[in-house]
Amino acid sequence: MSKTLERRAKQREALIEAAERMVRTRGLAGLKTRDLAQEIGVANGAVYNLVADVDELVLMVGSRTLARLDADLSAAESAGPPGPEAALVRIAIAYCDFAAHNLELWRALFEHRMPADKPLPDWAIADQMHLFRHIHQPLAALFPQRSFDDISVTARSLFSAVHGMVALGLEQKLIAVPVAALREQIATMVKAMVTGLVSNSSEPGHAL
Amino acid sequence: MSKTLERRAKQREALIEAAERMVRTRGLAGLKTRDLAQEIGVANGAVYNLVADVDELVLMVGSRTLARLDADLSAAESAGPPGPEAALVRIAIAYCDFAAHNLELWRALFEHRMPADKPLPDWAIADQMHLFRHIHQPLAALFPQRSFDDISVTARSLFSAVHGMVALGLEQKLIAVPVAALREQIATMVKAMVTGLVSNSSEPGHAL
DNA sequence: CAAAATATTGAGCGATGCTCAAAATAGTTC
DNA sequence: GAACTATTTTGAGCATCGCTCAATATTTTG
Repeated sequence: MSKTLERRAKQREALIEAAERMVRTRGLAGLKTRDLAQEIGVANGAVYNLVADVDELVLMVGSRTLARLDADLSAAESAGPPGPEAALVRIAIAYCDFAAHNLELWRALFEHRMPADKPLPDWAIADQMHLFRHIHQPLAALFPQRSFDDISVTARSLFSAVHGMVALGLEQKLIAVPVAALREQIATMVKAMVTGLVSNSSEPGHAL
Repeated sequence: MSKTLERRAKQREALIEAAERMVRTRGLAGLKTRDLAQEIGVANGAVYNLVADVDELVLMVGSRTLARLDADLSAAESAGPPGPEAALVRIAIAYCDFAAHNLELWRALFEHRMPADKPLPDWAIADQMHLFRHIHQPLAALFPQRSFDDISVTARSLFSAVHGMVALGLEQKLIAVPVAALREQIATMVKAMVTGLVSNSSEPGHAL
């Protein structure tokens, strides 16, 4: 009983790593089960002994990508002068850099769509949610009077806005902004959003 | 010679409309050439007499979608109190509403990817660029001293940020924000960005 | 109304994700 | 360790996809 399980665990790991390499080099659309099987030295059908289907495999690759992204964001959080605004700018730029350096893996996170009848498993959702804490923390420092849920909403908005800039900025080579320019624009916009949010929340009509 | 061309023109139109309906109801992934052929009463292979390939067809559907979006944004631009900030907020919310009401067609604009060796045709790029004028105009009113290209960069950033909020906001039903809440968040963030951009550009270190 | 030119057809090709009876391997019992 | 059972791996095969192209049907021409 141990021999089989051991081999399967190794094959499973090899499969995920092969899938990660394949997405990295050929994009999500270049991920083919037959190539994966050959790469890890196994029959075509054996892929489905290791994984339920390609969706699950993509989700596993995505989970690894999110973990590496999380590490980068954590590093950015504390690497630099203190203060919530500077931290938010660093985090946003770290997100941009991660996307640029892991383009296809990062794209796969958003290109992949589950079939309508098969919802995202809970652990995949949790993986995503976990990232928001990086933004939540500095925002809480900026707006100590706001509720947790209120800050969560703003965190989501801020992340989405930066994500949009990165996504469209790296989209097509023809219109694409050079990464250096994109970083500057992101810094400008994050600062603007923070400034604007602070000044709006201290205007008349808002509680102190 | 006229009989053939006439029929082909009608078939072409029918094909594009059938494709649009199919994307709207089943999403981009649900667009199948065999179903299209049956829908317009034509042989499977005949689709390729009317259109080079599916990519071209998707681009044509996209062009129509962009045209309708353009109309909505134009309407939003002038429908309301004057002033560049209010106009920008209206435009952003109109973008959100369009995406919500044309979800699959709007998604198709961004989900679709050309094969690496076949770049976007020029007319498709022009279609996209044309939309930025809606944002460019109010921004130019807000920053009369800035250059055209400078404003173009900010317009792109602003659009990307709002796009990100809409894209992630409408993403998954589980985490999805109700559209009404999304509209409010977008309004808040656009106001914040405008406020922040204005106050940043009038800070020391910037030319007057 | 033939003959030539052109347009339409649909069987078929190569890929793809996934399945499942059969073959190979591991585990168990004496 | 041989015989038998249980499990695992295999790869041919299925359904589906975008797309092609010889064969057929249609239109235009002389």
